[in-house]
Amino acid sequence: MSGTNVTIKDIARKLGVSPSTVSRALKDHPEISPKTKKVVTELANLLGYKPNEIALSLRSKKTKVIGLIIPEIVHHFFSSVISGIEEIAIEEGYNVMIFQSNESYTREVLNTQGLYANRVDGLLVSLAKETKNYEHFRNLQKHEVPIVFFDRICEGLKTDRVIVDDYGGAFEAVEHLIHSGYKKILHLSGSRDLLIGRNRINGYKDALEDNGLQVDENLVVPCDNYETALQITGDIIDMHPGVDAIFAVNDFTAIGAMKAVKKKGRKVPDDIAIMGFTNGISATLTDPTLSSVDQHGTEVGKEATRLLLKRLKEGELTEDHTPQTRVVRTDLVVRESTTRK
Amino acid sequence: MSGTNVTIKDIARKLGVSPSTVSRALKDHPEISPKTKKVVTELANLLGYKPNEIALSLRSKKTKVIGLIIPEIVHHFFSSVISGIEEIAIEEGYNVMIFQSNESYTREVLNTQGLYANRVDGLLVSLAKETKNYEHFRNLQKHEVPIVFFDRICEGLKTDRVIVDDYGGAFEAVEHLIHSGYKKILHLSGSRDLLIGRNRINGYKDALEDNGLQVDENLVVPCDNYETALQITGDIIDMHPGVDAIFAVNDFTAIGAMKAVKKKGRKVPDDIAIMGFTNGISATLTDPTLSSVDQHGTEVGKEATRLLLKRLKEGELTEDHTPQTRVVRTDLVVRESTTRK
DNA sequence: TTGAAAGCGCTAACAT
DNA sequence: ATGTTAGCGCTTTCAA
Repeated sequence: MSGTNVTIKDIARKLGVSPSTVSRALKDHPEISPKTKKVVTELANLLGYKPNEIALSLRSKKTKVIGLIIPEIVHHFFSSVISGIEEIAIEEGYNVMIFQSNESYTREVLNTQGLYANRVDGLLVSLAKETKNYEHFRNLQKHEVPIVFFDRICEGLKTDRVIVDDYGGAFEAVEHLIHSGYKKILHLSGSRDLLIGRNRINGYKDALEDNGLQVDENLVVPCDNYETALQITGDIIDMHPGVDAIFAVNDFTAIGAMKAVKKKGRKVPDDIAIMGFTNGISATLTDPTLSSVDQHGTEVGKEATRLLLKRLKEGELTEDHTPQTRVVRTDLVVRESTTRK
Repeated sequence: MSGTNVTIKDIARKLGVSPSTVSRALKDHPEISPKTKKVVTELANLLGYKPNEIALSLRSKKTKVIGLIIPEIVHHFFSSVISGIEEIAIEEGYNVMIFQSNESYTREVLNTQGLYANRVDGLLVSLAKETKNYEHFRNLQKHEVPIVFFDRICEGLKTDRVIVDDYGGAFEAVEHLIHSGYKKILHLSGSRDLLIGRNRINGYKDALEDNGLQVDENLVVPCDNYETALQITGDIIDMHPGVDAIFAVNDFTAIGAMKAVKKKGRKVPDDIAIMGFTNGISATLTDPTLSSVDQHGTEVGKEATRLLLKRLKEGELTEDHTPQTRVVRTDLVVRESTTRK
C-alpha cells in the first residue's frame, strides 16, 4: 500500500472529467455515454486500477470479510472446515480472517475484539475448550454482528448452529461392529462435559440396546487421546477379557488403542476390531487401515458459511428470524481394522 | 457492523466537546487536561467504544493486515507455519488474512488480487506447484507491497525468503542411517523440478559419499506420496535385494513404503529401516513409530513474519535493502523405524 | 450526460 | 487546552 496506487481521482484528472463520472463509468452506470465509459475503462485497465476496498468498506459499512475463530488449525477436522468456509466465502465475494483461540478463553476474547475492530460482517466460531462465559459473543451480537457456531457450539446463546451428527455417527459405527459379529464393545469416550462426548456415548449405548446387547458402564472409559489410549488399553482388555471390539471417540485414540492391542499380541481385526471417529488422513496410514466415521469437515464449513451469508443478506431486509440448527450427516468408512478376513 | 456502533463523534456530542478532543484524549495526548481525559475515557468504556480500524486504515494507508497465500491448509507443515505466523503477527498488532491457492496458479492470481484490493500491508507466500509465471507478484511489488516467500520460494523474484535446510536435514538423516549400520539406502525422492526435491537428493548423495559409500543412481526413485510408495516399494526392494534402508522425501511416502515393506514380510527396522521427512503427527502414530526430520514449520512461519515486519518498519525509513534469505535448521528425530533392537 | 458536494470515522495541521 | 478544517478513496444525492 503506497503512493503508487491508482485512484479514481488520478483517472479523472488525466481524463479531465470528474471523479463521479469515473466512478459511474466503471460501474457501467446507464447515464454515462458509451464513449466516456470506453475511455475510462481503458485508462483504468492501463493503469491497473483496483478499487480500494478499505474506502468502500468505510462508506458501505460492509467489509465483505467474515471472521473465523477456531481452536486449532493444526487439526485435520478444523483445517478441512476452513477449506469449506473459504470455498463458499470466495464464491460470494467474501474474504476470511482467521484467528486461533488455541483453546484459550483469554485468547478467544482478544480474537473477538480484533475481529470487531476490523468490522467483520459476520463471525464463524468453534468454541475453545476453556470457554464457559459468553459475554464477548453477546457483545458482538449487540453490535448486530451475526454469529454462526459450528461443531463446538454455544448452548447459552441464540445463534445459528451447525453440528455434526455425533449420535448418528456413533450409532452407525457401533451397529456396524455388531453386524460384523463383535459382541463386547469397549468405548473409549470423550468427556461427558462436552455435548459431542455425550452424544457419541448415547449413540454407542443405543446401538447396543437396539441390537439386543446389554450396556456395561464399565466398558465406557473416558480416554480421548493417543498417549492415554496407548497406556491404558492393554490393562483394560486384560480386565475385561471378552472385549472383541473398541470404538474410540476419535482417530488418534483409536490408533493408540490399536497399537496397545497389537503390543498385547492380539490381532486387529481378527481378535479385536478397532473403530475411530473423524476419518482424518491418519486413518488411511495405519496398519491395518482404520475404519472410521467421516465428519465431513468441509461440509460443516460450507454449511456454516451458507447460514452466515444468508443471515447477512436477510439482515438488510427482514427482522430477526429464529435461530437455525443444521445437522451434517456423518459417513461410516469401513477399512481393514473392522473387516475380518 | 451496524448503526449501533459508537463513534468518536457520538462521544464528543454527549460530552459537548469536539471530536478531535476525544480522539486526543483517547490516545493520551499531552495537551489534553487530565480531567477531560478522565471523562472521555470513562464514557468511551461505558459505551464500549472501539476504534474503527477501517477508518484508521483509510487514513494511515496501513491496514495492519498481512496476507498469506498457502497451497493447502490441510497439511501439517503448512498449518504449523500458520500458527507461527499468527503468533508473531498478533504480538505486533497485525492480523492475518489467509488464502489457499489449492496448488492452482489461477487461484493464486485471484488471491493476490483479493489481497491487493484489501490493501494488505505485506504478503507471505508459499508457491502453488503449478506456478511458473510470477507477474502477479511483480505487480504487488510495483505497488510496494513487500513479499516474503517461504518453503516454496520464487527464484525469479527479488524478495526475502525463508527456507528449510533441506540439504542439511537429508544429510543428517542419511548419515544417521549409515552410522546405524545400514549400507544400501534407497531414496524415494521428490521432483527434481522443485528446489526442495533437488536439495534433499543432494543431501542424500553427499552423506553417502562423505561416508565412503557409492551413490547408485538407480536407488534414487521419484516417488513423493503414500499411494505410489505403497505400490512400487515392494517391487523396488525385489529388484535391489540388498536394500536395507529407505529414506523418503516426506512422511506419507515413508509410511507407504513402511507398509509395503511389512507386506513383503520384511521387518522394520531389523531388515529395512525407514526414515521420513516432515515429522508430522503421523510419524508418531505408525507401528513402528517413524524416524523423521523435523522441518520446524512454526519456526519457518515465525521467521518469515519477522522478516516481513522488519521490512514494513524499514520501508518507512530507508531505501530498499538487498533481499535476505533465512535458513531454518531441521532436527533429526529418531524413533523406532531406524533403531535396531 | 456530467459535475459539485457531502459524508463514511478518524486524525493532524493549523488555528484560537 | 481545545476547536476547526481538511482529507484518506469512494459513492450518491442533488443540481446543472
